Amino acid sequence: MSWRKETRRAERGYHHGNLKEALLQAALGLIAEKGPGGFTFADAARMAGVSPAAPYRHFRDRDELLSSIAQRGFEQFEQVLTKAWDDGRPDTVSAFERVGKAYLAFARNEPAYYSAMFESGLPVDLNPTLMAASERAFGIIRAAAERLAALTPPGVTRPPALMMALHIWSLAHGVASLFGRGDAARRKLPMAPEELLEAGVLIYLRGLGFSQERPTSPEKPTESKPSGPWGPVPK
Amino acid sequence: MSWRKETRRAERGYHHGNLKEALLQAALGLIAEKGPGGFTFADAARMAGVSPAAPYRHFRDRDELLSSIAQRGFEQFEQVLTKAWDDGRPDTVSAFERVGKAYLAFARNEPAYYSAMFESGLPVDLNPTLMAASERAFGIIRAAAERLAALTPPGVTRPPALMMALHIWSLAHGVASLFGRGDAARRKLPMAPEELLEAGVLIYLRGLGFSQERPTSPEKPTESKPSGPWGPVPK
DNA sequence: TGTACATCAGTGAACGCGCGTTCACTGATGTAC
DNA sequence: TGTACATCAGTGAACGCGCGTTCACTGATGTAC
Repeated sequence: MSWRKETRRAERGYHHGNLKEALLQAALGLIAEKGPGGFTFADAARMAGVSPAAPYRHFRDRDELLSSIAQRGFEQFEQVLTKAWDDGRPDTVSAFERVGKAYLAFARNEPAYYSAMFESGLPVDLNPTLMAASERAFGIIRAAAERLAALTPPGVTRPPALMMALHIWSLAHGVASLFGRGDAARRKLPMAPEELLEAGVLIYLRGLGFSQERPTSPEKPTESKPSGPWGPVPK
Repeated sequence: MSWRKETRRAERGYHHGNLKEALLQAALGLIAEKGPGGFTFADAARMAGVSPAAPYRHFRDRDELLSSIAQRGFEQFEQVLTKAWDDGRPDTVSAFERVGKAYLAFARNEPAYYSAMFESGLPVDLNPTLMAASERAFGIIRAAAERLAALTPPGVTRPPALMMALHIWSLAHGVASLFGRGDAARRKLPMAPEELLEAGVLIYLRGLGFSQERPTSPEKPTESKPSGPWGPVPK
């Protein structure tokens, strides 16, 4: 609740000054509270301390506001993933895992963005701008998968990078949806979602023939850990 | 659209005879069309050809109807998974994969149940009956994972079955949510969701140390396929 | 078998509510001269 | 620098709508005797 609360007319004067932004923030808060279906245009106006007609100066309708949020969400998502990937430093495998963690962190820290992006029922494929932003975000995962695929040890068939990317995305989305957020509907878990995802990704990569160790010097091969990628698990 | 359409008063007489069931079916249809948020009590009554007050004879309120649907969904889900698992016949690995396919098939064929169960925002953990049904369904996946874990080849650390079950569930849920249904928001995919999931599960199991072949006679070890678990992938 | 009565499962009218949206308006701000 | 005017970003009242829910009611069904 750090964003600007209802601002009173008296404190503010006739013009709001930054209403568009205030509406986006208000909607974000409402979506985080009640889900993408439970947010109303009128409510957003109310939270921004403005008459119910005012939002129409900035958004054609409720859907346009929702799309704006999803758009911005994809952009931030892309940034977060790009930063986590850090162009594969210090080594491809550990950078790849960092991307997975960043994925979950985003879903957890920005539930409103996340649900506007993936659970609002917005027809992403009918909105070219939104589609492009979504593709750019997925592009990071895909690029990471390409780099990983290129590292396939000799003698092992190289997996299609797109498939790898889709697997990782699906696993991350599944973990995030089922366990990753504070919502009422989420299930309890005997381990942190991050651990669950990390272990899953490690097992998956091993299944593709990648060694499990992250070399301190780039890509130096090492022995595989005898204990496996999962740590101690509370029963 | 095979379920009973609006039944007119004249054809039906004063008593409906099967209103509770008709309301559930109507709600199911509405949820499939517009998502769990977009279904209204009034609409369901209308589709059943009944006055808006009639549903109150059968459900305390809208939420109770929604819970009933989720409840029934979990029960059917459990049945479907149980049947697919078939107690691990003819061999554990292929039965396990069949469970994955059944998961996706359910999400695809029963989108209304699926979204009532996982995307409606119902507080599953606050409703003991619902929670129990949900646990029973997950129990099938978990039991299958137990059996699989028990098969770990000698020399390989045995993975925690619960973790395996959660991984598989997450992957299946992720694939189903992102690509598995006909909704507007779903993304296009260069391969069938079933193939995507199957390949993912196979890679995952290989990562745990399981051989990839399904023996025709139970559990007979074979050579691992040189081409890997993924087939030809359209680029 | 017939009748009286209780119970059940619907009706339909009404309510209060909040929503999305439109409208003529008005106060504040920016700009040309 | 001052003034006239255009434009912008709000107001607030009003609308029609569909929703959830309640209410006294009534037709149909089941049951005791």
